[in-house]
Amino acid sequence: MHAEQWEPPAVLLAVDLVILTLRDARLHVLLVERGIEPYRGALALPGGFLRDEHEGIEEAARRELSEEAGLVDVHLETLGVYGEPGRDPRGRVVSIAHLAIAPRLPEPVAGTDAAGACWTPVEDALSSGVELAFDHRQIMSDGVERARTKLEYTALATAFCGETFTISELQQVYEAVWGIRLDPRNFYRKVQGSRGFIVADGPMRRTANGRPARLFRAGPVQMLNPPMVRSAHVMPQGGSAVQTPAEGGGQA
Amino acid sequence: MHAEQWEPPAVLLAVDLVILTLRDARLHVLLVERGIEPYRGALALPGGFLRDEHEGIEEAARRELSEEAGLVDVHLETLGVYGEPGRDPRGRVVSIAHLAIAPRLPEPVAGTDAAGACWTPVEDALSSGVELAFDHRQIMSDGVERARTKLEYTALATAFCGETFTISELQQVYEAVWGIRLDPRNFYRKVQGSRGFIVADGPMRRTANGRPARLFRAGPVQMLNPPMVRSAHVMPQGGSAVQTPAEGGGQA
DNA sequence: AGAATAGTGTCTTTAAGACACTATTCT
DNA sequence: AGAATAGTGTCTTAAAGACACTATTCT
Repeated sequence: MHAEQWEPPAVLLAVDLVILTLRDARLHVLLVERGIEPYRGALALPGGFLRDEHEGIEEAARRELSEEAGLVDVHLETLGVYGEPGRDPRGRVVSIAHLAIAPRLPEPVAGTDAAGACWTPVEDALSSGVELAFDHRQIMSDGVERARTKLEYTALATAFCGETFTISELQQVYEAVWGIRLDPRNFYRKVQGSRGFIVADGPMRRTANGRPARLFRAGPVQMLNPPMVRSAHVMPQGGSAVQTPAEGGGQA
Repeated sequence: MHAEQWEPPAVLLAVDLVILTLRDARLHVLLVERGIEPYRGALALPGGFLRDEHEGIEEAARRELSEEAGLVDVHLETLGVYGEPGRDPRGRVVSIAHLAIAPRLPEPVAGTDAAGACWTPVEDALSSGVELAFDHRQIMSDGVERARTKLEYTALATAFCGETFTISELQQVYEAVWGIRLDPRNFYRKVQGSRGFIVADGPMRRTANGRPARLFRAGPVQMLNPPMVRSAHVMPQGGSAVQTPAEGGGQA
């Protein structure tokens, strides 16, 4: 389609990661402090350039996931392409953004490559007070929005949980990511009725006091039909994303 | 995050286009015959390399859309990234695939750049009989799936129609893309009840005989809530994706 | 006993699915 | 008149939303 003489331009390819997890019933994202220019000292999403010509894109994303966050075997999907000319002062850099979902893990990031990596509440990270490198605020915002949407019609919520989990833990995922309160009774009915979403795994107690909860694990089904609904079915008084950890159960 | 000496590898960036439209009540995709190696003579999606370092990615996609299909002002969105090493024998080429939706247009492609461009029924294009260049079968398949899914929860269907359209034309979009038959009465109720999806625009006659239909245009709403449902609400006898062109309107 | 969390049941409302029926044009 | 397409109405069923209530553990 083009004449012989002309040579197509080359670009640098990077991967960036929006890594989400739940901590203290709030949605957190992993941020690193940049050690080099440009944006030295600013916060940024973990990421980097392709190592060499032969490295696959998802391969590079998994490498960064492991190097910068010590995470393996977590949910990972392509989020989008960010390649506006001028987004990186070093030249034409096109970033393939990825969304990763990690289960709760007690230790922050312990002993990994990027020294300054830290879990930050998404709410804080998106507030205007924080300076983020490049177009990483936009990428992060798109990643969070993707997670919110996919929670509705896929089984993605289980990626936030460990191997096994209780129904109220699963509910906390929805509440934290969507930033709303749900009715635990309707949530039980809904989630139990969605066959293949979660499967029983034996009883166990948790959280000090109260009746022990049954344990479940992720079922075979990836697409939820009918989906979980984000509109409506909010709690009467509810609304604010933030809540004290203590009031999870909802006594009248 | 990396030492001084090391230089990140460069890649070639391409855009490819899955352009969908409706013709004779069937979903079609635009394919071009490749005039150069590799895959000379095979069918491929329209697309090409970035023109220069300063061209934006969407800008390049719109340029190809105009050059290769003569289309302007149509719906365009990023579909995904296809960058496996080895997908292109010429070297490391990363393609940003896009999905475009064009309204019905009588003329095939008339007087544009790519001589061999032709609208092909998606069903035929995806059948194993056709040889497609690179990973374009996968890209096309992903594009069609994206369109099917977005028809459910967004107002994308109106992008297949002209400025104004009748409700049964809109129904034909859903039927062609989903490959199922819908009950026109329930479709009316559903689509009319979804406020902001479509707005009235004055009456007019069409299709030779029968009662004239009211005209509508796309409304302000982009996200449908509640969504159109693809499961269920199929016609009793319906089912098969294929239908003779003659029965598109419903000749009993 | 009382606090705390887990889990079930039931009623109301909304919207989907399956029809029958009327309305307006054409030949 | 009859064929053809447009549009409305009504009944049934499924699932969401709003509760009351029981169950099992802890201190």
